[in-house]
Amino acid sequence: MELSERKKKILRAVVESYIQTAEPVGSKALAELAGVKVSSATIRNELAELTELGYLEQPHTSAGRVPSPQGYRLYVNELMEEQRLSLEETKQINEALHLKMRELDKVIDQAGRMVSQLTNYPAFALTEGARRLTIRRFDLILVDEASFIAVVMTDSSVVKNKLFRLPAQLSEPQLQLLTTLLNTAFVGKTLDQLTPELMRVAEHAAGSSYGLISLVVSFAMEVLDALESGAVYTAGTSHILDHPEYQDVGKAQKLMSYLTEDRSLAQALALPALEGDDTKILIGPENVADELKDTSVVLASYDIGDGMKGVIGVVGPTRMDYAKVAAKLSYVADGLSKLFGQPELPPGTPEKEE
Amino acid sequence: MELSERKKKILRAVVESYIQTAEPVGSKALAELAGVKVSSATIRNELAELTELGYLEQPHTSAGRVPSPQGYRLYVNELMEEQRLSLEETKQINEALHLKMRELDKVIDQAGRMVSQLTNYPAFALTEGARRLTIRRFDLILVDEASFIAVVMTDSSVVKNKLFRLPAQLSEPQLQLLTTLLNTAFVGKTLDQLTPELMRVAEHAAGSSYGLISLVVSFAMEVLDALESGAVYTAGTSHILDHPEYQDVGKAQKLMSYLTEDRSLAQALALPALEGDDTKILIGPENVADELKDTSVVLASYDIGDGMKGVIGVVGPTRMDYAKVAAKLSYVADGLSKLFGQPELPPGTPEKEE
DNA sequence: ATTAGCACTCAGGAATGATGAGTGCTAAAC
DNA sequence: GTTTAGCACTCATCATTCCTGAGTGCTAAT
Repeated sequence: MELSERKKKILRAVVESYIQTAEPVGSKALAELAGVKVSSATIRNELAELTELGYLEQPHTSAGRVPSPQGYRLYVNELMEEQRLSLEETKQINEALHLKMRELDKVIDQAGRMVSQLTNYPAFALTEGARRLTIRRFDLILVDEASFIAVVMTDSSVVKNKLFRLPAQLSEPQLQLLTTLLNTAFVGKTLDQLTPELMRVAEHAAGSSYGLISLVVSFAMEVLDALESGAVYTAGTSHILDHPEYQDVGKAQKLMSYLTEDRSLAQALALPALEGDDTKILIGPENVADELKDTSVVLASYDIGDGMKGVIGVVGPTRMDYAKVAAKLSYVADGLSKLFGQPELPPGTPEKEE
Repeated sequence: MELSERKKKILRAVVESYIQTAEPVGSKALAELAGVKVSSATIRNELAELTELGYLEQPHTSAGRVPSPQGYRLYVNELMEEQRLSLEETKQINEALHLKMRELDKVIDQAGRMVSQLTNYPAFALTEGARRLTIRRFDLILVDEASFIAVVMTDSSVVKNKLFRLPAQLSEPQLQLLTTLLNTAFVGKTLDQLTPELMRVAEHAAGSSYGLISLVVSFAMEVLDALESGAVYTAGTSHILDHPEYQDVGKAQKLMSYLTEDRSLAQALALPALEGDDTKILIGPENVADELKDTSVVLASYDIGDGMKGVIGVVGPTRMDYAKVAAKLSYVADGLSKLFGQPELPPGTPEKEE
């Protein structure tokens, strides 16, 4: 059954007032708030029906009304107006995104922090490494006679490095040899193709080199593994305490440790976002994770390139400013997609003067 | 005036009981707890004197006693027994330290998390980049015809990389040229020696290369700057809520946002640790920062090599298990120092089998 | 269909009182 | 002189009670 126009107006007023004040909304207040010229008594009748229909709830008999998850859902789907970001806000976001160094994981992490700061809710960001990755290239750089740095680049253009210190001398030509060896034997292999046998063979070809091949390849494997299993970053968990629904320390603590510690689950929660649309809103019980049954999650996905995706999201009480959060989040997600997809240069212009 | 042996015993018992239970300690309980065979009345007299002397405090007339900051100080300086870590604990720490990839900042961050988890207090870790750094070497790696990765290594052997995408084609020889150019012109220069003029000159020598020199050098400058100004990592802030002194959400929130947001101050607080000994304990009002006036901080410093130091620390209520925390913290700090100072290999043995 | 009016409900805060842990002091005991 | 038993006193904490006011649902009039 479709709700009457008036009921919608009232529902919307309830949601928006409650989002702002966190106080149950009464009929009298609504008579003024909602753009409806009727008395509080009429509103009461309407409220009673909306409650009947499951869109509103009453904390106790003599209190005002509060939106139910179903009410929020309707609000989000039909009643909510798309929020436009102010020019200043977009500017701020853009700057923050471009300022940061472009190391994949740093950017993601930073984006999470930014979103949290922007919305005043805890935020998380993660990359889903759905794909099977391979190493595209090895480089070994001599640091001094007893140490070198291995730089590996994956076919997703992520670069990682590690410093190795040796108990013995090493020369530039030796390192060259190792490099070519690594590049011929291990490039283009997926994680499970990097077998111990393969390593033994290469080790043999390298001759007396202290098992360096294995060391570097192990490092490469760690890198692949880390990337394929993705990463989760959370930021701004302390914002939980900003909201009156978490004045109860016990509750706050539960949610907080779920967000900071339970990384595997934090990941699981974001899966819904990877299928389907850009932004997704999960309200209270719509969440799979028990710990989130009375919180809402707003998610936006972004492209990393190479068909890989990531998710950035915000967690908060069901009484969340969905319009604002969704707008900001999807703006940031878009920004991320662009950042990963576009060329660096406005050429010729030095980026920064300092 | 030196305290009598009995007073010391009593003070110690008060501190340790209060650390455990967070409840004011009464004379009766102490009569049993402290290894002193006197009645509660005698204890009461002693307590009164200890209070007089400023080592204890009384929350209100009919409550037991609680250690004052001065009391904790005495406890830490004279009464506390050095805690030995169990074999299991040391093993756990060692493993965790060695497991992680050896990228400087990752290790530090991880160490912070570890400490927090180990102690159940929020922890932070930071590196102090006191020194003026220079770039030791540039490498440019071609990714595809329109992008390359710049790898810069500082003289402190930190390696950072960044992907550059170009609006135009680029060839391997061009890149080679750029690389040598970069390495001859900019290696060994400190941040303020990397002047715009220098960049212009090099740019000119490079010919038509879209201002690539500037781009890469700007990146290098960012890296130097970031390293010199150090970095702060905080972890486990949610542990604040574990402790009854922060049942008051307002308090918890203040401390938490101080720890997570106020990075400059978090850095300032750690300066004391860089001078002097290995471990340092700051109790309540001994802290400079206002926000920490009723918390304690335990700090340990570690060597990164090249004369550079870092600090790792733990924040908690003054009622903190100083003995345990100090032991764990300094063990981790030592581990870090070793990690940075020692060669990688037990050679020949592949580290991991997976 | 709307509204005024009224009785009713119930959370939240203030006021009150009982409880008990713990103290300080005094006077006796060692 | 030190220790201890005893006792009056203090004060946070908790439970109880009472009051107030916001907000409701229902009825009857418009």
